[in-house]
Amino acid sequence: MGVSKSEHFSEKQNQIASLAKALGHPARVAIIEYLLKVDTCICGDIVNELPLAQPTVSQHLRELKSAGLIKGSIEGNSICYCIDETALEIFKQFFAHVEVGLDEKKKRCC
Amino acid sequence: MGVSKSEHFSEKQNQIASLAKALGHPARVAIIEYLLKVDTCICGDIVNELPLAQPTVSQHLRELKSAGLIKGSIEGNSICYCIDETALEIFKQFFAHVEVGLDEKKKRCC
DNA sequence: AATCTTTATCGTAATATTGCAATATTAAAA
DNA sequence: TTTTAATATTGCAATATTACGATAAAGATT
Repeated sequence: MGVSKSEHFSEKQNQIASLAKALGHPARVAIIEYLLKVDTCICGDIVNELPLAQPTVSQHLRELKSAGLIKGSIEGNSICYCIDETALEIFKQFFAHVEVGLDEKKKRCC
Repeated sequence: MGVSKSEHFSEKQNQIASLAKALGHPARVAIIEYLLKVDTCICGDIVNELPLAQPTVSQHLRELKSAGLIKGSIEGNSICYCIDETALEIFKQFFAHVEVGLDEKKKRCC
């Protein structure tokens, strides 16, 4: 059906999935990496950095923003995009939790 | 067009995106978490754990496998699925790299 | 005010994803 | 060998995603 049955899963699972999905496109990974690279948060030239048309980039930015991975504030004429660390914290916690699970598992089987 | 222009991005970016995309569905997050929870790797009852029909689960398992997040080996009649740690390692490295970038950035601006 | 710059939105085409019923496959069990 | 159990594949409908041209919106510049 193309519609995921999110109501059947836990809030945490939906949260992780939503964050991962937002990161699940090379352009959006590139945006995150660019935001890390640039010196300041006033980053008005993301479009020029990517091999995609401006509306497409705008769409990717919106997705990253609505997932909570970045935040943008209006800075006069242009927009200041920044990485939102809370989302990264959630990701980090998930992987830490996975790590613990794996370690415990190693004691028992494979 | 619905087709992502992966050829315009770096191999690393595509790799991260592909892994993230595979994790970008609550059912697949649930599968990973279940694989962590169960005692052994002989896990023939993933279907019963999820609120989805068997073909759908099979499809999600295939996606996780083709992305490299899990691996499955035939164990007689059923299949032994396990988390593939190499993929998690790649993820971990990416987030470590993001972390470093954020720290360096904090010294300069926001 | 007219224009430029930057970003967002709309509309639309191409393609991908999600989900499941039906069916196939394959190995174990009877 | 027939049956059962576990998993995969096929086919298809509904929906989502990706991409971009055209256009809008809003602040800056002239």
